[in-house]
Amino acid sequence: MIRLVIADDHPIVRAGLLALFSLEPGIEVVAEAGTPDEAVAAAERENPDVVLIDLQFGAQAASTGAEATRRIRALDAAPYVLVLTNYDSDADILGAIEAGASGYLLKDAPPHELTAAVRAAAAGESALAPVIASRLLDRMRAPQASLSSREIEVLDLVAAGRSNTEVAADLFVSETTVKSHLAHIFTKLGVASRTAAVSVARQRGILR
Amino acid sequence: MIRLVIADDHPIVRAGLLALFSLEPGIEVVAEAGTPDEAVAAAERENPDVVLIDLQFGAQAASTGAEATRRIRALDAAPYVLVLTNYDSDADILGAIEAGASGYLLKDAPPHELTAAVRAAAAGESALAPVIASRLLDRMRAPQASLSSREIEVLDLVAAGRSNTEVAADLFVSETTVKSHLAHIFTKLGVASRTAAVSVARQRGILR
DNA sequence: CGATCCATCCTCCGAAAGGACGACTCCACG
DNA sequence: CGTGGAGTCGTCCTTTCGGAGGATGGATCG
Repeated sequence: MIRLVIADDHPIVRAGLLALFSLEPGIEVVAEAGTPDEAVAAAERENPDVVLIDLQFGAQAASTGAEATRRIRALDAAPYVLVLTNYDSDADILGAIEAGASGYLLKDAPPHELTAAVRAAAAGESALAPVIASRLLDRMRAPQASLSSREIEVLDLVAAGRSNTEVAADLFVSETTVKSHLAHIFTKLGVASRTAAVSVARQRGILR
Repeated sequence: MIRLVIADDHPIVRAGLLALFSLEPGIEVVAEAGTPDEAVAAAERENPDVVLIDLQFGAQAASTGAEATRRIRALDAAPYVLVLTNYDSDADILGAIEAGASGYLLKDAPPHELTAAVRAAAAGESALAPVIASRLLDRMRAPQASLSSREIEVLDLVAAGRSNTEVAADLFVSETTVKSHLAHIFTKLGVASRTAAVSVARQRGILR
C-alpha cells in the first residue's frame, strides 16, 4: 500500500485528488495539507511514501512549494516528492528538481498519468510530464542565461514600469549602475530594450 | 433537487467538484464537461438548473468560458450560470457578468461558499465572492479607461518588446500613428511609459 | 594565489521614446 | 446632417534609453 500525502491550497483540488486516489487500489491518502508548512508537518508525522505537492500556494502562504519540497526531502525517512503545477512555463521547474522532487506534473494531466506518476515515485523512479521533460531538455540545450539576483531585482522593478532613475532610487544606487545591470540583462537575454527584456523574462518564467 | 452541470478542463478539478457536490444533499451533478463546447451541449441536453463553468480553458479549447456562458444563457430554458476562476484579477469578470453569469467564484474558495453559491443561483439570486464583489465596485468607481481594440493591438505588440518602428511596420501604419496611440494609452491608463503601460494593462487583465 | 563573477561607478554619444501642438478621414449615433 | 470619437498622419522639441568603453572593490572558488 502506497501511503500518500496531498498538499494544495485549493480545497477543490484536494477533493479531486482525494477522490481520484481513493478509487485507486494500492494507494492510500493518509493526510491532506493546505499550506506548505502543513505539508512538511504531515510528511514528518505520517511518514508517507510519497508527497504530492502544489508549487503555487496562495499569496498568504509563508513559504513556497519548492521550499517545502526541500524541507521534506531533508527529513530522516524522506518520502519521494511529486510536484504539481498549473503551468508548464514555470521557472521553478529547475528549482523543484534541485529541491529533490522526483517528478513534475501538470494539473491538466489526465488522471491515469497522475496515478502512474505516484506509483513510479513510490518505486523510486522519476516521472516527468512529457511537456516538462522536453522543456527541461530545451533549457539544457539553451545555455540558460541565468540572471543574478540583483539583476532580477532590477528587472522586476523595470517590469513594474519604473524608470531607470526610479529603480536607482528604489535600490539606493546610482542610475548608471541600473543601466549597467540592464545592459548585462539585455545581453544575457539577447534583447535590445527593457520591454523586450521583460517580455522574454516573463516567457522564461524569470518574472511572473 | 438542483440539477448541476460542471465544466472545467482539469480532470482533477472536475473530480473535486463532483466529490464536493455528491456529498451535498439536494444537489445532483448530471453532467461533466471538459471543454466550453461540451458545456453548452450538456446544458442543452440535460436542461440543468445551474451550470458551473471555468473561465480559463486550455489553449487548445475552441472558445472561452465567457463565450460558452453567453451561449448557454441564450438557450431556451436557460439555466443559471456560475463562473469559476483562479484569479480575482481576471479581466473577464465584467465579460462574464455581461454574458449573463449570475455568480463569480474563486477556485480557492472554501467548499461551503461553492455550495451556497449553487443554491443561491438555483434560486435565481446572484452570488459573488466577496473579493470579486469589492473589486467590481472598485472598477465601477474607477471610470475604467477601456482601450480601443486598435490600442490594445498596439499595446500587445509593445508588451512583446517591439519598438515603435517595429510596431508601425507590423500594423502597416506610420510610426507617428503608433506614438499617437501610445500617447492615448498612456493617458487612459494614467502612466508615463510603455513598460508602465504594459504593467498596469496586465494588472487590469487587459493583456495576459 | 590568480580566475571569475558580481555590483558599483564613470563618460560620451546616437537612437528611441514621449510631449505638445495641429489636422485629415471615416463612420456611428442621435 | 452635424457631432464626436477613432484612426490616421505630420512637425518640433526634450528627455530618456541604450551602446561602447573602461574602472574599482569584494566574494568565491579551485
